[in-house]
Amino acid sequence: MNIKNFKVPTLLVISGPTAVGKTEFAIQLAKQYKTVIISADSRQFYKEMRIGTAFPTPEELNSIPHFFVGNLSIQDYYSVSKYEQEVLQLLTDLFMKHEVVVMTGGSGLYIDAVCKGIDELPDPDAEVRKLVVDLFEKEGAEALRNQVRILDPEFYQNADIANYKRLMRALEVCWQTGKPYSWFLKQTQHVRHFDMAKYYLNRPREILFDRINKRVDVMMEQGLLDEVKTLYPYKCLNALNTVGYKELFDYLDHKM
RNA sequence: GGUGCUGUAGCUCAGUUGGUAGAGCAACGGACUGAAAAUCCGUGUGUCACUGGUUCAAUCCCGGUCAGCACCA
Repeated sequence: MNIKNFKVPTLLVISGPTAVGKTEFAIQLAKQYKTVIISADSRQFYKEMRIGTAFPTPEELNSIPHFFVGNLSIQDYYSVSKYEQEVLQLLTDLFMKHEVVVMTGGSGLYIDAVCKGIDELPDPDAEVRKLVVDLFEKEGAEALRNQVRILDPEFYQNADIANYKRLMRALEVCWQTGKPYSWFLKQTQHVRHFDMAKYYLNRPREILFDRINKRVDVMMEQGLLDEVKTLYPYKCLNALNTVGYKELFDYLDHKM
């Protein structure tokens, strides 16, 4: 790939489906530009989840500096917003040394947060979140709907009211701030002091599926089942609500 | 070789006391601003193994064939 005539500085964003070859391609690019990689993969953040998230290999990690890979523990709280802030902060430093920085990963919401920004919302309060979860677990989605209908009729009108996670989030913000969730959603354009170039990698589905199947075989050979067994006590954590892990938890529970 | 069980969607299986069939998962399409590899919504996929018979009508009942499994020889 030969990319010229970038304004400087530029964030090169590589996205695409699972197993398309983002990591490999990003490393090539980073070498070409003698720069570093920021991962935008919401599961490779967790240092305990290596095999099942197709972590970059030690050789890959040694060949190019990576950020946001294995930087968190599965027990840590994390969010898109934190990611946005931390990446922007990091980029101001990186762009002092590099004209180009590569960002790659499959978590679209996280990429959008960095590129487009997200609206100002308060960070969730653990106690309020617990109240919302309790309400849902004890009284179900109908209770969430009733609350949201009263506290944020505008959101209720347009939202997917069958999606309990979105309802919980809306209610959480309403309770925490005393204002309707929709009041915060301003879709403001955020200014970024760098240029961006986005590339979406893709392959024919057949090939993609074949690559995914082979990758899963390799993961199993590398000891995915052992990794999952080690993480079994933590299977209720959000980080482990992840494809590849869920299924093996079910297998260990004799459900699959 | 004998006996029994099984054969229905890509997979695992329901079901029809005879009126050409449905769940979960997968697939495909879409939504989603601090839990996003999450969560939610939509779409139906089919020689009901094959072949004769009974019947107005067979995926269902009866016979045969084939395949798989189990047990007995």
